[in-house]
Amino acid sequence: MTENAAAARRTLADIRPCGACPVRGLAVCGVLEPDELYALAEIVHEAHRAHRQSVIVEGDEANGFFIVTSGVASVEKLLADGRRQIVGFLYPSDFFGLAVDGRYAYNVTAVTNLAFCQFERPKYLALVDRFPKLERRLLGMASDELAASQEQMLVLGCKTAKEKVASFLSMLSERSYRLGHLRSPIWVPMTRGDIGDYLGVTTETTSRMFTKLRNEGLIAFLPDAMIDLLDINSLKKIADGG
Amino acid sequence: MTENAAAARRTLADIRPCGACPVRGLAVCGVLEPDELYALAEIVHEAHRAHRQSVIVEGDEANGFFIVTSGVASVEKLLADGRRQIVGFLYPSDFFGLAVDGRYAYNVTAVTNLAFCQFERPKYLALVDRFPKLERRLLGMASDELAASQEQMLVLGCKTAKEKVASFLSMLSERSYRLGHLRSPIWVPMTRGDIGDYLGVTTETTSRMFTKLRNEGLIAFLPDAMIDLLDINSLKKIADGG
DNA sequence: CGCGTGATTGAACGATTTCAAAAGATGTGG
DNA sequence: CCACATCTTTTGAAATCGTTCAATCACGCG
Repeated sequence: MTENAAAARRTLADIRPCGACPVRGLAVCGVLEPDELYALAEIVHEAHRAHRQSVIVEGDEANGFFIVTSGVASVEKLLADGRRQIVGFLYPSDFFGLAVDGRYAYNVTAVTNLAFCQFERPKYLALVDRFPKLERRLLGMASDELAASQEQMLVLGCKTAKEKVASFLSMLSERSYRLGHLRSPIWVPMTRGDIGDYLGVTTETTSRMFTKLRNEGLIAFLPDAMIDLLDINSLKKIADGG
Repeated sequence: MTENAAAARRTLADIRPCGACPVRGLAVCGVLEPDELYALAEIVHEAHRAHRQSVIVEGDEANGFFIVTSGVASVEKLLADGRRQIVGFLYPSDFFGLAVDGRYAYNVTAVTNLAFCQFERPKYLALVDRFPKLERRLLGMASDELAASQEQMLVLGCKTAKEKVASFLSMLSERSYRLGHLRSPIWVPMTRGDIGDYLGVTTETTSRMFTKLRNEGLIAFLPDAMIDLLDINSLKKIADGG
């Protein structure tokens, strides 16, 4: 057992870059054993984008599959006149690249400096054939993603501006916890405009609601885009409409 | 060839109830060959619900997997004070029953008289193990579902009331076409309240927008909840904001 | 026929948007 | 390291779209 563990550790260190990946356990890749991880590491490329740069453009042929390793990105859909809906924010371990009819139906843009892994679609599909548990994990993650989308529809369709912002902060808090950090403070690197486009309100309304929550003593602004959630229970109560 | 075809037809007729299922080709089941369909038919139950009856309740243990065979159902999420968001309407061939942490995160309610197939989860999972292509198809359908959810977020977050109703009608038109019917007229059996809860507006606003579209000569109301789309291109133009 | 449910229409109200301006951050180059 | 330019946030006041409240209408069914 001790010997095996030591062997596994030595092996992992040899598998570059996946063996040392900080989000491996949380991402799709987490289902693979060290001896299977080699196959994945062989077909992966690492890539980076600076603040505001584009990763995926709507309508592009879908020949990649991606996993965020550091930073935050936004997934957005646009109307012809420029109106924008952000349908999700991607954090480390989140995947993107699902396509409909072979094309992407959304843009992905770096919110902060961003690092991610990229798999070429044909090679990735070959790997999925070889390791069926990859496909099962992918279905599980798509299913979770679908549940999150439905929750966000509830936010967009039913909630007031204040409830929307409280929901947003609660959601980021839970996500922070799932990624192994504290529930507070949380890192909120996106602009008021980004948050507004996610919640279906304007920049100004978002700002006003943040101010209101601060004046009520529920949150405090810290340096480096961190926000302290001073009363998470009250925030969740507001988010749930009562 | 003629002999084989005849044999296949005889075989299908023997597989009850799946062999004669009107939506088999469109649903998950469509990936199975006739000789594989036996295994599915063995574990399926048919069930029915009347108008307004409940099929799934949020929080219930998820021990079923379902496919609509006739009628329409709504998938809805509720807030404590009764506010309701309909996150989707289910038509024949649509599946439902995906769960998070073993529990359903939504209610499913019959909008019209409803018929559906039900699979017990353990038996269904065993079948997925036996036929991996079932899992691949399921991932494809979940992926499509996710894309539809994101499209709906764009509707909820960005569009005006009139654009929302035009989007709704265009969507039903395309769905009608995909199910093998005409793009117009379409069957709209849900109430104004249901449609409003789907689009994030009130009953009254929904009604007003229908009236406006009728006065503009874009739609006409027919008997039996049918709506004639008199100018689909204009409707889509309005839906897309221009 | 009379009741109940859903649809429609009108009028007043209000939450959020829009428009505008100022204050605060951030980064660049001299 | 400061001064300038740019971007973001905040705050105020007016306008608006959709809601709310209320009344009437239409349809199906016992």
